[in-house]
Amino acid sequence: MKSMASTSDKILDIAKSLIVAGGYNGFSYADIAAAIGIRKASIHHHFPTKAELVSVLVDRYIKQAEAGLRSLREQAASPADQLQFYIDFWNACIRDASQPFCVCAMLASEMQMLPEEVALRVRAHFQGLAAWLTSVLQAGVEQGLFRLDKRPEEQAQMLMASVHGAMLSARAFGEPGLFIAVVAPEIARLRAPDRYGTVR
Amino acid sequence: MKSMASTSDKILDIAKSLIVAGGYNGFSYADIAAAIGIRKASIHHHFPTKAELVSVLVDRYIKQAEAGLRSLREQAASPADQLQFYIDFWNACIRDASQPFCVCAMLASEMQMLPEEVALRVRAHFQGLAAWLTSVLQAGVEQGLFRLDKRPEEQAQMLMASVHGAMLSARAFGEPGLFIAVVAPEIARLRAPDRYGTVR
DNA sequence: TTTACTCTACCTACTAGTAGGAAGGCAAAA
DNA sequence: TTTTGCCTTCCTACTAGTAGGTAGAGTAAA
Repeated sequence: MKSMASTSDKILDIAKSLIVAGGYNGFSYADIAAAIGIRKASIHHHFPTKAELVSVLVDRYIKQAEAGLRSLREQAASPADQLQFYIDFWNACIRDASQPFCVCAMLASEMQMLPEEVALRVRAHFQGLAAWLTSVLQAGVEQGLFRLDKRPEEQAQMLMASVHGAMLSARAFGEPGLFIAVVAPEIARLRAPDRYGTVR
Repeated sequence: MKSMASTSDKILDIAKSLIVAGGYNGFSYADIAAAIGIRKASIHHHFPTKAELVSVLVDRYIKQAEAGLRSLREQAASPADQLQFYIDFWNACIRDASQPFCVCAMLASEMQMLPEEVALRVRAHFQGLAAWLTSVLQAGVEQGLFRLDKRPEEQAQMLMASVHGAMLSARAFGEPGLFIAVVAPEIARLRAPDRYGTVR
């Protein structure tokens, strides 16, 4: 009982890794077909058009991300730990090359020429991620864990930019370690010193 | 006496804007030909292959960037002003949509599937930019203008990631103002308070 | 007369997408 | 129980159009 994954899931999995590698125009139905050993036409049966395939793909990605972030929050970890788990997750993805870039970040760079239905979903993911980061920062401030220079929404945007920029640098330099080297100090800076002046 | 630009310059100009919009796989010789009113084959006369075209394009981009950054330094502006001019430049490019993204940042996201000759040049630009930022930060520290949490090289990497991430966010949200909203506080944070505790 | 440039015309390989059929599972009707 | 028909899935074979790239001829200036 090995691969229980349905064909359409396999298609989405391969498409995801191809998009992460080369973006929307960086893959074709033929690539996917070859990778999972079926014919092009079979893919069109599951996903009539490329725009629809990628739309479903992004929808799934958003759902997975939302579920992951929600479970992070529900595990009652402190806001500081939530942030740490978040960047540890990406650090692991980049280090083992399992997913060395965010699908939506990749697609966002091509925003201008994306089918509208895809562009809308990519933007939605950015909004969702910004909202999650904002709420985590806000909670951290209320618990006295963080001290922010700016309002939580702005600080969240700054943090998100750091994360995406760090992914890009890691890729551009071919140094996976750059991701954490850039992001970790950015997060450390948010931590408020406690009353004894020590660092948690 | 209007367009003195040579055909090959026109080709590179159009190709640049097409790459900024959609990346390496987001444009074709046909697109360029249509845009400047010549035939595809004429482009092949100037640039035999696509990889060569983009290589020359990136070489030119790097030269322009180097010249710009060098002149910034030679205008004897303070390190703080140099940084400010740098982000003001990008802010203007993004706001007037004349160049809403860095060519090399765009290509870096597709690093994994770029022709090697192009990938090498993109990486070189990242190294050059990191080196320039490092030297500016270093000079700022020596002049007592900046106070850094980390070593200049690391701080430069963090700053570069912020800039690229901010470009991506501005594009993803369709809000050009996001760029400066993210980058400005990041730079303000570097400034050291002077002996009177005021902000320069 | 060479050189630089652009053209028409063409090539092969690949693009997303379509048409129509074969194979098998499933369920209701005979 | 068998038959009928539907549904899903995948297939072969195809379309029109686009990709990067080539061959060779025309043209104009040095």
